Amino acid sequence: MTATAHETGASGPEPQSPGRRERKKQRTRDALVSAAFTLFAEKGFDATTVEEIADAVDVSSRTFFRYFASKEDVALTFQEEQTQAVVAALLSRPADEPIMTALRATVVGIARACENGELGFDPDRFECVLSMLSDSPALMAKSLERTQKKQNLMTRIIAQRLGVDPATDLRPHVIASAAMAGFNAAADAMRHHPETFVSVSETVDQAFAILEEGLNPDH
Amino acid sequence: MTATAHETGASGPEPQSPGRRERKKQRTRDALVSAAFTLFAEKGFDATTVEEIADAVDVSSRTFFRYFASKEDVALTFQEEQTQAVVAALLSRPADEPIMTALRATVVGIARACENGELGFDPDRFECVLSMLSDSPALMAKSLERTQKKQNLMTRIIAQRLGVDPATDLRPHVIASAAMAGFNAAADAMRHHPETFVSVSETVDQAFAILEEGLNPDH
DNA sequence: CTCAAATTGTCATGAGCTGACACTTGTCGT
DNA sequence: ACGACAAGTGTCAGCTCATGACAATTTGAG
Repeated sequence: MTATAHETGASGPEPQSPGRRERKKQRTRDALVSAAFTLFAEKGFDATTVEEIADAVDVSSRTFFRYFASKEDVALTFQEEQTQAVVAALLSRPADEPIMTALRATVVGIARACENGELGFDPDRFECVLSMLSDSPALMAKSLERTQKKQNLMTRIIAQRLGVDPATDLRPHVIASAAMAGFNAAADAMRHHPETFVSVSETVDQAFAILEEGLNPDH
Repeated sequence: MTATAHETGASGPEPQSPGRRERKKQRTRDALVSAAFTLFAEKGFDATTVEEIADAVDVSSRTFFRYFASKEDVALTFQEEQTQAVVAALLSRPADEPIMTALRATVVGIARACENGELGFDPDRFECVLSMLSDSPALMAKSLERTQKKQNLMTRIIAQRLGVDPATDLRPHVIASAAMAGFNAAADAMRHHPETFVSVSETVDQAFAILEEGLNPDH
């Protein structure tokens, strides 16, 4: 237990080679994601089986499940990264900024980045996911579940920023929920009316504007 | 197609006998729900298999799936009825009332009714569902999926009430989303901090207050 | 009573997912 | 180098959920 030089996890501050093993693992993982999206685009999410994905990469389906907890997982990998990006962006906002302003800027900023493919997000895959969400309840369910977890994280961050305790103060819960609502409303509108609402970032920005101004009972 | 005397659903306004067949079906359904909740309370949601539920009522598991599309379904039956109640309550609000006021009154009213067991909601089962939601991701996922559908319905109703077209106006989407957010924030707070937030109706009411007043960027 | 429709049981099948165990391959200390 | 140990993988066996097909049963109607 002197050096523990391998560090299975991601922490490994090793500046040196991540090792051949790690690289191989990463390649397998990438190959699985890639093969999965090729098949998804071809035959749809439901019609694609885990075995097909695994076969395409020439690994056993058992191995697939060592990389991803479920078939849905492989389709939603980007959400994890996206969450990371949102958290990082939110934490980097000036501390004296009103919370809703910070949230709005953060979410709109990430949306814009996604649109431009500025982060590691392939717009094609993104679109593929959106269409799959529409006709695969199972995928939608998993996605919503992750969104929920994301919201819990946001609640904690917001509470810290406001300097209140989420155990006794309802505000961080409501604000996190509202922020999600802004995003969801936009996603919802775009899913059902793709002609009217075209730009993610713009739609989200509009949604936040309504949230901030239009919710007190003056119609 | 003259009389359609059987009416599989629940509507059956037939003053006469709905028929022994219908009654039997209803009894089987009720028995399944009842047995399911007994087992859920005993062993938890995940550890309970469909076969056990079916065996407890002495039907085949195949039959179970003719009544419920999934194991999750049987645990979430009440959501359907709850949605009906919310819709009915919302539609009965005065048309000139501000939309947020109407939503707030509706949701708080339903919550209060649930607490008092005024509708057909068994508080014990309700609590059972809440605890199961906390430790069964699959159930949570299905629940969230249903919530999403509920929100789509709310969007349409709100749009109609506001006299706008949801295809071109973002407001009904945002307002429906926000209303859900109010409810979710409350549920979230109660799940994580059951000591502080005790009453559903009160917590929801607080959440709406924050939504209405506290969202414009004045901290 | 008899027939037709609805309901259910039985059987078979497929997909998702997991545990156990053995085998291969990468990694590290000496 | 070499050998020990850990990590990754394949194989197999099995469980649970879910669905289609068909036969047997029950119910309702004439």
